[in-house]
Amino acid sequence: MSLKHGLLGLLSYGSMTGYELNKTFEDSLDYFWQAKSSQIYRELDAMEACGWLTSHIQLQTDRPNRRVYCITEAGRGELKSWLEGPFTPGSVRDPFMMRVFFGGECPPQRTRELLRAFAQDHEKNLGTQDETLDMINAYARKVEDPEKAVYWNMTAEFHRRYARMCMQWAQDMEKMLKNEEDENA
Amino acid sequence: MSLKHGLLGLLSYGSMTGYELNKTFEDSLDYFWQAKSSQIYRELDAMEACGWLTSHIQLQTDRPNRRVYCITEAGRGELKSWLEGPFTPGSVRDPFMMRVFFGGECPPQRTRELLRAFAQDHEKNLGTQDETLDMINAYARKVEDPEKAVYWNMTAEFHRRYARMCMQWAQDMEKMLKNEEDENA
DNA sequence: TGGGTCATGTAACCTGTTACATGATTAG
DNA sequence: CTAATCATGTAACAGGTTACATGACCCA
Repeated sequence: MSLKHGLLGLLSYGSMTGYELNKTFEDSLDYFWQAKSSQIYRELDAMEACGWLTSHIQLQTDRPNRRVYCITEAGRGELKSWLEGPFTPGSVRDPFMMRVFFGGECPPQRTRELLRAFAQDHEKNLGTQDETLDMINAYARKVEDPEKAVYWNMTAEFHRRYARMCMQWAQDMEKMLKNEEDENA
Repeated sequence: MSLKHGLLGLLSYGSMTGYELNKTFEDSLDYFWQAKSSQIYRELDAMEACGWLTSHIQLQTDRPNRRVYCITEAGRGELKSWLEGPFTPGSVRDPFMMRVFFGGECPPQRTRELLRAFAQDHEKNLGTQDETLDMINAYARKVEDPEKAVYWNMTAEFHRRYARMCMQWAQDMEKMLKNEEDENA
């Protein structure tokens, strides 16, 4: 149910359209939860049926009409009870690791290439760190309570450390594979 | 399609029943890909229909009959082309991070509790590291090519570093929140 | 005698992905 | 002129979760 709660969380900052929710999601939650707009619209429907949201159409002449979603008291209650619920452990789910696991089934060079691509991908992620911080500051100016940014920064810091760890691991594993190959040669 | 390829990979080590695949999965791939037995059986059906596997029933008297799955040449081909395909970046997907992100919506103490639970969970994961290595060695003795264990250890090393990083991050974030609270008091 | 392991699944449901459809405005 | 942005979705499919059903054997 995390997508629903993510949307509730964003709507707790202010009313938005599905389109805006999608964009805000991409700018923030996307780092640890991905959602397509098609699914967002479907979930919004379901949430409105639950009574967590209400929506009204805003007529526009120059642009398409907007359907603006607004969180209800029931929605805020649901968000709160989800936030205050017990900790449940998460897990990594990454097909890349599966490919490494079965590395013995293809030439070692191929795995080394894969590791390099993985390291580069995370290096790129590290490179966008400044933009992320700018984004957080920009959003912090928009909401009434700038203290929220503390928590946003915590997740950004996690993302940074994750990328660092991945890079380091991939580099170390590549070196190790290279040494193995050289010894066998 | 990762589950299918994970099963193909395990079957490339030797023929197995759905039950055995499920257990082997739990012992190995589960660290970065989770699967329920009900889904495994469904995927096996689909894979047999594709021609990647064949199966035959082994009659038993004292225990339930076993349906043993065996990878075909087409299955090996599919595994190989998946392994040699282009790198595709993965992503983190963890509802816990979403709860941290929305930490501003509940008392800071609650987030600190959550962080502590997260740290403890990963500390526990680190504690099972020795068992994991024993498991890898046990499996390495079973398969014909002990070189495969190199790759299994690489994924285990990733898991170890991930757990370390998570623990450290959670501890640092908790301290930071505590300092903030003390300053405001 | 009660719980764990062996062994196979089905059915219903929920969640996520891909592809498609429409159409105006605006900035480069 | 063309690509991006604004704005809303539907339909079909793929993948994952939860609950249920059955039944024997073995160990404490």
